[in-house]
Amino acid sequence: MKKDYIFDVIKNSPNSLTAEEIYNNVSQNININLSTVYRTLNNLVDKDLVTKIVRQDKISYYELADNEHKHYLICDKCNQAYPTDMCDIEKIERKIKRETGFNITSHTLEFHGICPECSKNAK
Amino acid sequence: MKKDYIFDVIKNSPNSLTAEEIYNNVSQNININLSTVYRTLNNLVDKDLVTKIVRQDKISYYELADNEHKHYLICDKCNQAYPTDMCDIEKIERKIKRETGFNITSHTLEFHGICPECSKNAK
DNA sequence: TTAGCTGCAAAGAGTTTGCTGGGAG
DNA sequence: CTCCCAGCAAACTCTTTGCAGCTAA
Repeated sequence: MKKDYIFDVIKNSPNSLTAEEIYNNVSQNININLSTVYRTLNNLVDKDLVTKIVRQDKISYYELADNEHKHYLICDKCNQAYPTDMCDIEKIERKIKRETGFNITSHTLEFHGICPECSKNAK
Repeated sequence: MKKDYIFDVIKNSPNSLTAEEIYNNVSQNININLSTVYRTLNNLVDKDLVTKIVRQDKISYYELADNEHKHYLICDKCNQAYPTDMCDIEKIERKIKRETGFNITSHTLEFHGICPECSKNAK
């Protein structure tokens, strides 16, 4: 089943990937159509096996839905995304829940800036 | 100039608005084209008068670029966005800067869940 | 056989762009 | 007279959908 190929690519990637990146990657091994990739991806997201995140560039990024909560530092120059696990937002979530009654189920956090590499090159 | 109408709508809105909402709003007073709205919006963003945020629904939301840093609680049922100012992320930013050298210039944070209203109705 | 996968092409949504005419200074 | 602004239609990108054929249990 082609789903396995797609899931494998996601599983083996340290970063979140776009549908196109996944498509390119899977295409190296088998014939596949972009629609199939999207359809499968939505399927995996529905089953909570994969998480989809829409970034400021309006593109969907997919990553393994493990419980390790990650966020990304995105360089506005080279567009590389560096994962970080420094996320104390659970605290903020609890506070919001307590003070507003809003029942939070998820959050997305995205940092933008310039990575060390790029700021070095700029000099 | 039509730019003023658009800027006024944004200025007078407590929430962030989509291009379409702005278009509808401005249309009540003058004739205007959607492209003009988009063009003007991009213009205002370039001049740092307006901030553009892409949410998980892949739609761009525009708001006044004041320094009051706001984030939104977005209800997955009614899709209403409630602003919150409980954002201690500056702390996290400093920590990241210190530990990784990544020079953060901005961030976006989006909470998803069910608002009190909707959880009440669900019962 | 039945149900679920696929490919292909077309549609869709939000946004941008090229070209042109029009208005302000 | 210039130049920027605005309207219109077409283009663009990413993603979804309808349909038909295929595959596997």
